[in-house]
Amino acid sequence: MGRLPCCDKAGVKKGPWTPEEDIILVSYIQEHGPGNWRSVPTSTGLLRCSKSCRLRWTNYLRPGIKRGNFTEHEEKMIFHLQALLGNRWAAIASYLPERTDNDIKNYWNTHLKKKLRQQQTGLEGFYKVSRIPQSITKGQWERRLQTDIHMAKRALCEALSVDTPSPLLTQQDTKLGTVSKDPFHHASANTDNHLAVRSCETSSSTYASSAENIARLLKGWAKRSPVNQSSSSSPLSTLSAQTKSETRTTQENSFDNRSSIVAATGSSSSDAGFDSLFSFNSSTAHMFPTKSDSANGCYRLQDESKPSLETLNPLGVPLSLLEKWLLDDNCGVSAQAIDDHLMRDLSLDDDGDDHVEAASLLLQ
DNA sequence: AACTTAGACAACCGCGACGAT
DNA sequence: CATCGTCGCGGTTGTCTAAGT
Repeated sequence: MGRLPCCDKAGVKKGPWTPEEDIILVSYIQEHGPGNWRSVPTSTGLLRCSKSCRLRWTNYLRPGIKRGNFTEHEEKMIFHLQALLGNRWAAIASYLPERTDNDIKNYWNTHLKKKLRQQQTGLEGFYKVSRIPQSITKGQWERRLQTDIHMAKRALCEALSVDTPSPLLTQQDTKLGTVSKDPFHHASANTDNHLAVRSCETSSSTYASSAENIARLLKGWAKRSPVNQSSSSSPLSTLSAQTKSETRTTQENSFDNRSSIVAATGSSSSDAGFDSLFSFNSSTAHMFPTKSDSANGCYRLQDESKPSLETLNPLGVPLSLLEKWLLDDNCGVSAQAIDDHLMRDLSLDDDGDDHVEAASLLLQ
């Protein structure tokens, strides 16, 4: 007997999300926090399954998401982390807090994989030598792995040094450095508020619905927004307000694009409710109730989908340490400690040789 | 101008992990 | 310990847009 679908197939909407749906979802999550996705469709009236809601939030609407072209720094991080971790996109994304695993996965599949393949075609001779034979014993494999890790690490340091740019990154840097042909990406490169931009820029597309609809929804939302009341009933809103002055700079970068949607919809930018709707930022975004805390109204500074940067990542190495290791030209950062973590992690990985193989690519 | 193709990205699907009971 | 429900992840597909013919 198969598992029951997460939602009824009939009556569930699929395909691109509309701005109205986005707004409904965002306002609901602002009020209740992310989680308990099962109840989201029923509570909001959205004709979407819970998975779709969660995906939309984590990949698109969640505050702090950086969109637009990947920087060279990010590209290098992805290259090297993929070499070390394999296709564990969520793990890789934990090192790039502003990018979603979906984004990274897509970027890898459309850009970086191509680059890697180009490099591989020129490295067949190298592979004939470096490929680990099937008959190799486990002890030999582990020693080989350890050696490869050391070599890869050295290669990473060399590749990441400012003076010696990674050969993997040089060939198409020009292309990647150019602005996307998609006009959406021009605008979204400096904004976290995809919704607002998209609403404005795709006015002629089927994605964006009428400005009147959005304005109506926004006004309706603003009226029932708890922020409009003298004291907010939403702990999140309270926290958001408390941190507002401290995080104004970030907010300006992240959510002042709401003016775009306001301009498009004709809604007043002074709406407190509207302001609250977009009062998320990279700092307040972390303030959501956990499953256990929400009942008590307690919120902690921990993003629901992104672990704290200083908590242990999938390699078991603090991000700051690993990033320093990855990016420090001097390669002098606790190499042995990281080695231990890496060995522990990679030795448990079935396809570790593939990762090391990819990492070995960096040697050239 | 119409059609085709390729690239980019959003969204879906299936499966496994994990916690609750 | 077994079962069930929910969530998260990774692979894949679908859709949209721009470029090319």
